[in-house]
Amino acid sequence: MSRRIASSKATVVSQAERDIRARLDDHELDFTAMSAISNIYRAGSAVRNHMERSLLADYDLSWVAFTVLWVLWIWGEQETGHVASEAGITKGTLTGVMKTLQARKLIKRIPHRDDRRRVSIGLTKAGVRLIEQVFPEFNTHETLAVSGLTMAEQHELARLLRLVLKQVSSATPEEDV
Amino acid sequence: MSRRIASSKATVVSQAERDIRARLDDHELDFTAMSAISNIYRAGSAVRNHMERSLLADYDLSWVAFTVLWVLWIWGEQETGHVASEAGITKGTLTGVMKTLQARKLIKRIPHRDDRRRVSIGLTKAGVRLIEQVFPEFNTHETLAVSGLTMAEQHELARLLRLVLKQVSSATPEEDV
DNA sequence: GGATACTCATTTGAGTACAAACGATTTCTG
DNA sequence: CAGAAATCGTTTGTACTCAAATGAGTATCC
Repeated sequence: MSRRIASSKATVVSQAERDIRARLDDHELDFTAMSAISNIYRAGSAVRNHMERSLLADYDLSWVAFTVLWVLWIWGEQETGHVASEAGITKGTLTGVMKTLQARKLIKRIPHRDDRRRVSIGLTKAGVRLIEQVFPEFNTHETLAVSGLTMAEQHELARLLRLVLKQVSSATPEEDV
Repeated sequence: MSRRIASSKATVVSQAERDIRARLDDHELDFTAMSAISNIYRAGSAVRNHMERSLLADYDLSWVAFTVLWVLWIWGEQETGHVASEAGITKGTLTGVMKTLQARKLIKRIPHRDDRRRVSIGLTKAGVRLIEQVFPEFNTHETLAVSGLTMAEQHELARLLRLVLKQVSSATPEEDV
């Protein structure tokens, strides 16, 4: 398991934001952007943290391990490079995660038929059983997490985040992959 | 440096979401929540990744190191436990980060006047110089990140995220701190 | 006032994560 | 077809990260 919450009782976030503003008022800063972005990061960390502690720990899965299983469940057998990219990790990190998952017999390696550099991975039957048990619970937690929002707000939130994501990833130099 | 983007050219996210939906349609799942939550996490990772690569790497600062400097800048000298909480890391992690920052003479330790268990930390002059140089740039990137949204949308995004954050953190067992 | 319980930061041990270097293959090119 | 370039997954080195154990110091309670 790993990673911790971006702290802060949410009930005091607004006060904290006001405090920050008060201290930085003489610099020329974009407080609206600051507030939106920092809340994105905080909420993202809180979600990951919550899932790890409240759900994934019960199955002895890290966030990344869960993500890899999920990717393989949705898209089936995939080459490692593609899995890494989908899971949002580097190839090097995936190698380590694969080691763990393979030791637990949740995934299996499938050598490429005629290019021996390449390796695909896929779920074993045990892997399928596990993700089919875990994911519905995961989704229940997701539902709970957005339960304070109306349906329209949930859609709006996803839409706005996609816009940010688009902007950020187009501005970030692609290193690997 | 560390951590990587939650992958995916944002331009194909919507298509990916449709693919997922197609594959899971027979399970009874809350796709709206799933979409909102996964976009929160993806956007959060993308933001962190972007800042690390496009800005913080130039100053040889990790995300967490930057966050600690920022906390000390905003709130002044603080006890370590409080700094850890604000920065969203455990006290144990902070100890390591402090070691790095102290080696670079960006922060200094301040022993508590009459309780020798406690330690406060604060910025050195070099630390203040650094954060005062970096943060305005950081904020510029934040502005860029939300440049696809209207002002009203930026406020709405922050508001919706605060609601999610509130829900999630009230549902997550507090371990440390 | 002396043992006991508590409260801090730190250390420990294992796992995650990245970039960069590496080695094994395959593909390209002359 | 042989050497160079490109493309894979893996390894390496460093940093971050957590939970749990530890150790130093303080407070409580009889």
